[in-house]
Amino acid sequence: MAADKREHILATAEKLFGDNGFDGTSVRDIAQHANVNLAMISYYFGSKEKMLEALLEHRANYTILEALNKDESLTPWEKVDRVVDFYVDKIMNNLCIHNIMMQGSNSRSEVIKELVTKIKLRNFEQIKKIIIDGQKKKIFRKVDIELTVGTVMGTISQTTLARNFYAALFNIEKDNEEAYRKKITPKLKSHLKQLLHAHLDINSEE
Amino acid sequence: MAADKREHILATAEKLFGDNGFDGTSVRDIAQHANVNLAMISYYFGSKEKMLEALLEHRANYTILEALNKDESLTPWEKVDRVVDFYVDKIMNNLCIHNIMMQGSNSRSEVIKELVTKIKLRNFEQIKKIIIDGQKKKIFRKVDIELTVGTVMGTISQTTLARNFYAALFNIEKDNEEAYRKKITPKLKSHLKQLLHAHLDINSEE
Amino acid sequence: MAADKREHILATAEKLFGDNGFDGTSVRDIAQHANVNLAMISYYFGSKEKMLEALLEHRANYTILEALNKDESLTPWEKVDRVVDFYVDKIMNNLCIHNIMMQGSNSRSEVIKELVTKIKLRNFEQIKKIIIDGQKKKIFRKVDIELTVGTVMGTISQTTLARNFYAALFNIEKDNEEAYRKKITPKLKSHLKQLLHAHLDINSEE
Amino acid sequence: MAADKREHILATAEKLFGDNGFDGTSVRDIAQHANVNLAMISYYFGSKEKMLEALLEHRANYTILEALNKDESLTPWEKVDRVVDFYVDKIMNNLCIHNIMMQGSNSRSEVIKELVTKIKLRNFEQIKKIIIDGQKKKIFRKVDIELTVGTVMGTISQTTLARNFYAALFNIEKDNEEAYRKKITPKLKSHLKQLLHAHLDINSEE
DNA sequence: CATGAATGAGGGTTCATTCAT
DNA sequence: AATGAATGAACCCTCATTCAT
Repeated sequence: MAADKREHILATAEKLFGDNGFDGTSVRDIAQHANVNLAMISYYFGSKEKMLEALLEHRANYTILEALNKDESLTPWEKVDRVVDFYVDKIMNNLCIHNIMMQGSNSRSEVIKELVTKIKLRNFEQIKKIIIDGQKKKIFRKVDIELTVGTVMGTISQTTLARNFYAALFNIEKDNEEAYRKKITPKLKSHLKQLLHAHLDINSEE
Repeated sequence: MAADKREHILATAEKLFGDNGFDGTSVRDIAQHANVNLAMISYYFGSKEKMLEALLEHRANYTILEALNKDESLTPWEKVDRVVDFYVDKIMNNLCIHNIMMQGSNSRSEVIKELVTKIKLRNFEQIKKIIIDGQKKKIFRKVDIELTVGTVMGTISQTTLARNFYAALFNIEKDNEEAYRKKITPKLKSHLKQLLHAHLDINSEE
Repeated sequence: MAADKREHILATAEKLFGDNGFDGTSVRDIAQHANVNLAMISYYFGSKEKMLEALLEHRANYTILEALNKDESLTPWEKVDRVVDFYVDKIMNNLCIHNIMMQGSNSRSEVIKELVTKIKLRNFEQIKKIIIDGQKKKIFRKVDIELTVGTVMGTISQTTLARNFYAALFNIEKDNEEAYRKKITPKLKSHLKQLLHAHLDINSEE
Repeated sequence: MAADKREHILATAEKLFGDNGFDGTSVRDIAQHANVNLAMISYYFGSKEKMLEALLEHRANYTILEALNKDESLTPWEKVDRVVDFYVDKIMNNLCIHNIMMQGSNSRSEVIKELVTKIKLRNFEQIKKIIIDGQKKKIFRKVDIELTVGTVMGTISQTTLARNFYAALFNIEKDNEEAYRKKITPKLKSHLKQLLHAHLDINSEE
């Protein structure tokens, strides 16, 4: 089916863009890896850049965060933990698109830059709500919300952007993605939770 | 002088690589911006990639950290604060090379990847020493050292990689690097210090 | 109806070929402007070149000239004037196909070249007859018939091929086809008639 | 030498553009026929279109006309005859560039269109002067100067644009450029002179 | 009849690099 | 030391056409 093929191309592009960067990936690479005629990329997406846009919009569907926020049965602490779990899982299972978004900020295309910024802003707003809610309930203390979110995202990013570094640090064989994920995911979750608890807990002494 | 010209080319390349990425920058771009004959780049550096290597080695001279560690008059807390100040200043005044290093992890060149990993490891070791020292002195509690360093680096990275995002968040006009730096630097320093204190303080309740 | 659609495609192709040339017009352009599925062009005409052939044959139906020649009630001068009127009107109301025929002589396709030559020859024969008839009747003097016809066709062609030039000369706003036609048509007719009279009149002194 | 090579490329392009049209000629064709590396075209001219511009400007050096006009020892009739000789020789020895200019009016590039128009206007002005001078001296009668020039140019154009047609007419073997030139040139000159004399002579009866 | 999908060939251009001078 | 010229490979994209449905 046509939609399947489109999907397949996008998935292939995601992997390659994630590994080699946008400029480092040629349309020929994508066509070859996807076992698809070169002209199909233009046919389906119009251009290489339009394909990246499609990719970003396609993968940026983080509606779960919004659902999480609406769940009033959860305490702010539970929400924080779930956000950590969600993001870590999301990114660790989706290293590529995350890499792409990081690189995307450096794209020469204004369209891409704005798209990435838009996606980030949307996600940020959801986390911000959680923290503000916790502050209103006198559970979280006053912190720099923007940079706190930056800390969460940045810490996770490090493990994907500097993957080689961490693989070396933890003695994981290079290019074994599965092993890396298994080793890092629990460490990352527990580190972030511990970090955020210490950081946000209103009872923590400064 | 020849050395000056080499330097000038490297500085130009740094800016362009930082802004547009390695693949997004052509040797012609560099030659033109540096007002230098195209063939000079190959002449001086051998190849585009060799130039990136030269750039990384040239800029990665973080000997200050080692000096910091040897200063026994400072308490671990003071050292942590100084590391934060040092890194934030370093990166904020050197956005380009930092961007390049982040991208470098995704380079298709194994040489570059290893070089970047090596630089990161060297820096990491210094910070690790500080934390272990604090733990030995019963001032810092037990934390995941690797990821704690990742948090510091990642948080700072966020502000450079996702610069557009934070510029939008803080209402800073795009492309005004100076304004961005002035606004972010103090916020970043204080956020990281507060974060690390809560995270590392052995008296903090868990 | 199918015939209507074929006609519609041909009309669209005529306009585009006339404006942008054969090579400068893509089948996609035609399909899009004609609001017709891309594959229909091949379906109806077999190929792009076959479509041009169809176009030429379809538009080259200059039977009127033959009728004119058979009308024995007209003097050679009247016939000349009518030929001028006929051709000027024909070409001025049909700039596109005329452009196409001019370009067609430069086509890489032998089929097209021969088709264009054939059409031109057929028209030429009719005019030749008129001139010879006038000469036989001692009304026209001896002239180079081939080049005299070339002068008529060439003069008219100039006003379509070098339209921009003449528009500039006569202060007609570019792209206003209607204004151009209105301005040029009467000037062209009267110029050609005057020219031919002086040229052909046996009483004219050399 | 570099200038020679540039010249050689231009000459090759002129032939191919003249034969197959601008769109009908690929940069690869030119490179191959000129025995030159493909990238040289961009290297020397920047782009295919820029090359056409260079070609037009390079060939449009009709300064002789201006010299002719300044020669006060010639009568208007002599000037007219010389213009005819000049143009016929010029075009017959330079079929390609003339074809190109004709096609250029239909170019999709505004730059090219304007360049062609500019060249034509410059040439037109010179001929116009001759005719007006003859009219002032009561030698030429009142005619439509613009279209008279159009007649001269158009008649000559016909013999190049409709070359196949005239070759068929005069029984000249196709693709024998030399034979065509030899046959047509004198006929064309004498036809045009006769035509213009009859057209312009103030003593000619209307 | 009609169409969306697909294809291989070729389009113009730019790349990093090297060579002769 | 320095450079203009040159190169072959690769870039993204569009072409006219065909095919299965």
